[in-house]
Amino acid sequence: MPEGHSIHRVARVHRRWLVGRHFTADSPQGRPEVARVLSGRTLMGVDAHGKHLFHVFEGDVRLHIHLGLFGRIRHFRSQAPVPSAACRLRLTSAAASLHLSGPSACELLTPEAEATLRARLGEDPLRADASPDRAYARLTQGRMPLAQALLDQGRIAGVGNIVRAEALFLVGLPPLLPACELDREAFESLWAAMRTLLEDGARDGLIVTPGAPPLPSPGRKRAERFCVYGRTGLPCPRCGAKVKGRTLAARTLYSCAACQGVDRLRKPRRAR
DNA sequence: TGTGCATGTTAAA
DNA sequence: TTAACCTGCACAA
Repeated sequence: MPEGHSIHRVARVHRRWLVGRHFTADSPQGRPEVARVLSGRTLMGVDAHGKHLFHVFEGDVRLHIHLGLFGRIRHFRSQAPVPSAACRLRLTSAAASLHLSGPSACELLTPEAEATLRARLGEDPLRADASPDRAYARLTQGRMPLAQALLDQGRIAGVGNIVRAEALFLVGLPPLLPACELDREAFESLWAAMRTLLEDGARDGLIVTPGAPPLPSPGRKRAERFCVYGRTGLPCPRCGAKVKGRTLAARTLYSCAACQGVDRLRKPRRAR
């Protein structure tokens, strides 16, 4: 679920189906105090910023959710199933309900705490108020590899491992380029690629990269929706060279060395 | 049935 | 830089 497109999709669905409803809340696993406060309140609005979700209930009670790596959030318009044992928060109304499990954050925030949190987040390509100027300024600070800077949520918010790999591939940028060496023109292409991937993903519910290899079989596995992500050792759909997967700052980075230029900052120590 | 891995973040060393 | 945490899935056996 958890790159920015999924979060914005959830926000849109909740705006349409859950806002304006009066909920009772419970927490089969773990957050009785959150449920107690939310119970009996009407949902007034939902906002998404990067990978963070903010639900505003009457009385300016604000719920912050971050799905982390494993979180799931589901909604039901008719009868909901029995919540799983791991269900952290359940919101129930007459006509719709929500089940949340496995989130890394499910907490109530004061408006001040929410503002502090949001101030730490960078520009979100899916938000109408996103400023490419600010995004460029933040992204290109320092000599950190571009691929690593893209995952820094304080620079650009909502981009995850899939979008960074696919966007860098689509634009043909070397992932290890020092961030400060990214010129404005290349940034514009990269920003547009990320925004398109995220917007299409939010609309369709999943990311499918344009140019991804056609499905060999009807079952669509993840690696078949992408050009390089999760495709270590498979042929690059553009040039046929083998896609490379390696670890950068504890995350797997996928790229095609032939299509994405020379990796200029390769560390001398581990040659693989 | 069991194992490893994953779209993420944080705290500790 | 590393481990830890949370859950579900693909794949091996």
